[in-house]
Amino acid sequence: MGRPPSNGGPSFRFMPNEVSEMDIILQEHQNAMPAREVLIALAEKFSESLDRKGKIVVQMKQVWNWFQNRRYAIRAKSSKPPVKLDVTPMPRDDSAPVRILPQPVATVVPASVPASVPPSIVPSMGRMTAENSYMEFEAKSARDGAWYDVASFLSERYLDTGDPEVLVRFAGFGQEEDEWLNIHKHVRQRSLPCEASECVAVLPGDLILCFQVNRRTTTTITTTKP
DNA sequence: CCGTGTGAAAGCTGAGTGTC
DNA sequence: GACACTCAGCTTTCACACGG
Repeated sequence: MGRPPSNGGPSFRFMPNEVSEMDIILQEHQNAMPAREVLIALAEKFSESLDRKGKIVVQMKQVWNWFQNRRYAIRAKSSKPPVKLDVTPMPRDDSAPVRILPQPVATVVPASVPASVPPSIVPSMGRMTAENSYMEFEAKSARDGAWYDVASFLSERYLDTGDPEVLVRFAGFGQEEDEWLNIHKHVRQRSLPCEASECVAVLPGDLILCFQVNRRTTTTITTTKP
């Protein structure tokens, strides 16, 4: 929670969708401060949203503050490179016998991808599948066993065992952190968090990840595979 | 053993300020 | 106006104590 206004008013916080929208704008501006008109438009738009209309008026100054803080945070973060856990470096599989397929980077399409990975993998963050739905991926780093968002798939190769691998660029990391990863085991479609209001969209057969709050209030979501 | 309540510490994030 | 902090309050996390 941010610092509340000194006038004693209720504390203010941007909604997740507002944050993501401003994030996108910030990226479009190459991390530069958007024009004043853009800030005003955003403030007006946020003020007119269903969640805020009639309750909270978002000031242009507040939007401006957000951009200022975000830009500073990003810069501060990038000044000291992101540290992936590297306590016990796993042996990298670079030495594994492989045969590199001469595939152009822009059209990397692993021939035998698991069901978790859509048929078309292109080296950009957002990928449109055949159904024109927006796909994002995450990959499990061999170095620390953690899942990270995938920024792009740079290349593809096949081990002698026939297992397909892709060269992954992790989101927020640079070339030095790229890893060759087994598509079947270490790449999956990114899990998307759901709002409570989106529960009605869950259908029988959908794969979901849930947790049990406690013994009494058990989440009773059934997943029956078709 | 398990559930619950409490408090401290850390983290997050909006706002304020000084400098250029 | 942009930058580089700093401030301040809320949220989250964790440890611990207590009672059933």
